[in-house]
Amino acid sequence: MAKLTTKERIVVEALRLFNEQGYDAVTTAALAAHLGMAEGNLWYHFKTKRALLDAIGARYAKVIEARISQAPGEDAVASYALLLETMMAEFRAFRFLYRDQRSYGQLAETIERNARQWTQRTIDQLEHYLAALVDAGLLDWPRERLHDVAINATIILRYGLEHYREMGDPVGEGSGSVRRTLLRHLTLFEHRLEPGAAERLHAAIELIGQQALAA
Amino acid sequence: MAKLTTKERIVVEALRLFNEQGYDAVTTAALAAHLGMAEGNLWYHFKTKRALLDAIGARYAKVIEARISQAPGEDAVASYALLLETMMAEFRAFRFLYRDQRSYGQLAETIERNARQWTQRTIDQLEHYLAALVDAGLLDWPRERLHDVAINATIILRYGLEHYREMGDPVGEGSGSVRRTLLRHLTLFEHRLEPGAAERLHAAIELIGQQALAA
DNA sequence: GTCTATAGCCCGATAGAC
DNA sequence: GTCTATCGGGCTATAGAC
Repeated sequence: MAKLTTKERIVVEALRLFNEQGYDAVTTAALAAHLGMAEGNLWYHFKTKRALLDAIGARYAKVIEARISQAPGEDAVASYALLLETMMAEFRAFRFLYRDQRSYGQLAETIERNARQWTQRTIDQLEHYLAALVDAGLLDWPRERLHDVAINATIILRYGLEHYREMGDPVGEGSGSVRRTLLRHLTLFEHRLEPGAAERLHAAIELIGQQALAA
Repeated sequence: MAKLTTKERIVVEALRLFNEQGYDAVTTAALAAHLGMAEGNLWYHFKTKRALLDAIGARYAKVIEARISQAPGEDAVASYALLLETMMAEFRAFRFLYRDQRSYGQLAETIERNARQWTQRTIDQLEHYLAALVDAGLLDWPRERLHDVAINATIILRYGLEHYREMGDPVGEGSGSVRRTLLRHLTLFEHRLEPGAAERLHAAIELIGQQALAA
């Protein structure tokens, strides 16, 4: 782990706490306590709580843009697995942004401005990756219904974690909600997947699930 | 509309505001102002904000139990359409309970205790209704994959409203997010639905969507 | 049952010493 | 850059008059 500036440490810890406890629930006092610094020092680095939110928003924009610009490579299955891993890591790392939108309201300009196009491009990207599976002869699916699967998969991937948390699978350590969410989205088209490809995707999901547990 | 006691009026208005603005964002002062009464009067009827939450939770439990105990009737299509209508009304009427769980945390005992079994029974119910369509020869779907569709449909029905709100479709007046969510869940199995049944479901969805707009 | 007045708390944020 | 001390304000909740 590289050394972080105090400013970066604040952003990282704030993101962690927001994800864990919710944006409202994390007071600046609690944040300062967790960082082992005085509250006043927080205000030196970020003049408002909103400025902190903006910094997280900027981080998120960078991460999501990097992911969205990716295209499937030669190995359609490996590409798809990598996309899944990247998306889940992203959804987890910035969970509170999706979850607590009501709380921070219109405070996060970057996010509010871009949320729609990000989701749309995520759907298009997923469709693109699924099309690669079809083109490789690994997925037997009519082109005209590929877009629908991509939308449904996006919804399940994004909200699966919430669903499984509610179902009594705490998202923290010891949880298998990432794995369960990935398996869930697979049920959308698994029955028309070439057996070898299905097996590889299952193996990849187990790996991603374990990584998520370790993190 | 029947006459409501003050206590009931408070619950109804609180539910409305919580759904609209979020649990945290609605202060007791704002709630009192909306009701045209003094804040102190609120505390006469509900000693804490949590007691108000419990009252809403009790209402929710009643509504959800009534829905879950329903079984499909003779007309499998009409039964399914009615279930969709009931579920969407319920999800909309108690939106904040799903959405703001972080905010009210473990305050709502009833809900926390029952959330898991409610979701499970909702999935089972949906599967039961889908099975009725299969039994009537209107849906061509293998039994062993019916459970998966039921789970996926439940996730989409529940989180679809959030998804479409984020996509720029405000859930308030003028919105078609209920209609869009219902159509979305239909893409899971529509291609194997008998054409006449598909047509009837589409017609029903348009009707439900319009009701939601009017409400 | 409903009102007014206010207590007590914790929040985000500021000022200024070091 | 980091600290201490403190402010104004909004929150839930209480007390007591009517």
